[in-house]
Amino acid sequence: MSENISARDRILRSAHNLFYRDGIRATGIDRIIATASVTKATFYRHFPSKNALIKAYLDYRHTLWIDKFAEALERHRGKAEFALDTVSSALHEWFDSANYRGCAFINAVVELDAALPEVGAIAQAHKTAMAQLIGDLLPASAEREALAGAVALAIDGAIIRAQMDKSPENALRTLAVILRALQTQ
Amino acid sequence: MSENISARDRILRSAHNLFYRDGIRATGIDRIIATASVTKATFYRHFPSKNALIKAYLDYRHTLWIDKFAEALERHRGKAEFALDTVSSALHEWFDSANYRGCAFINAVVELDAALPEVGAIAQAHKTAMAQLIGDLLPASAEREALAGAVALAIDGAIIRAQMDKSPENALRTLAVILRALQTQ
DNA sequence: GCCGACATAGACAGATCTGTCTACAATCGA
DNA sequence: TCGATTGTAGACAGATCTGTCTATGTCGGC
Repeated sequence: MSENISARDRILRSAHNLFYRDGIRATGIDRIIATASVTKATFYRHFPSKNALIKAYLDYRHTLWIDKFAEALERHRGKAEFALDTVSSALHEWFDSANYRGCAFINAVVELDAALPEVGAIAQAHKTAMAQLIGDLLPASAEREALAGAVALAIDGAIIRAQMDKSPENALRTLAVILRALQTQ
Repeated sequence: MSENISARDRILRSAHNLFYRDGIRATGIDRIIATASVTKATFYRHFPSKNALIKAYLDYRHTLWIDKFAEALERHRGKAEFALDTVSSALHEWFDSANYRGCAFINAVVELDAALPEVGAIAQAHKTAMAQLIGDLLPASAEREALAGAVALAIDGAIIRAQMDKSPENALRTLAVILRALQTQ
């Protein structure tokens, strides 16, 4: 079934799995090409360097994640008392997923920041897109943007907490406290 | 003046500076010993492995950070309308410091998680100590612990935001929104 | 039928990493 | 004074990393 996927896509998917699971610096090109069943020459035909692959990985991850998050928000929309409970439900699915290892963009900034500065801008764009999706849940008002930003910041805190705890309960419960306060103040 | 500092301390301080600034994986033993003006044999006399040095670095960083944060909280205490504004003031100092690169413990978890599992427990202990300091600012009540936990989670979000933005303003302004909401709900 | 694009297979260079080892010097408490 | 500790200086092993290279095979479109 996965036979007629192009070499480039196999490389990108392997890189995604390994970079996200084990970290970018911890993952060598050799492991990626072995996982993708591709040789080194083929790899370097499609990507001029590991850094180029890292950027392609982040682009790929961005659309993947935003699409999934938007879909989950849509699915839970309007079911709860508070609009922001939708956010908790969507995050719950993610935090509970088998290979959860935090936010790929936060992780990339932490790992590469100094060595590959472009990562910072990519991560900021990702977080802006996330905040945009949250803003869409909220009623139009003068404070909508500020509120969406606050929710986004709290989400980042919850992402980190779930990553450190290796269990999402505490992160989600604590996030809920913040979301309630933001919405009922 | 820094002449009669023991070799072990020079190693630890160099490791602290380099690990925090450039990242743990990005920093080799060779660079550390060069910075510490120490030879490899001396290094391995004091630390059996790089992993041992990493743990010593985190211990060192923990006391350093907690002491500084507690001192800053104490210094700003009672000056503001809301107790939690003290937190913002203390964080402001940190975020503004020249070499700010986020939280060493979050960064260590992101970088090493899979490779060095002990780091997770060390980071959790650090965050527990931080939440404890915040709880001390709050009036005793049934919700004190939950509130302190929520503040701590929001702080982690602000830490990440300040790290990604390379400027603390947005992170602090957004954190303030959350803290006000938590305190006036 | 042939050319160019894409693939395999794997050796190789050159850098860098952790950790070990030998040989020698300085210091200091018993 | 002697012996343990701590230090310097640097070669070395062995692994791993990114990236290049040669030589060969396959296959679709012109």
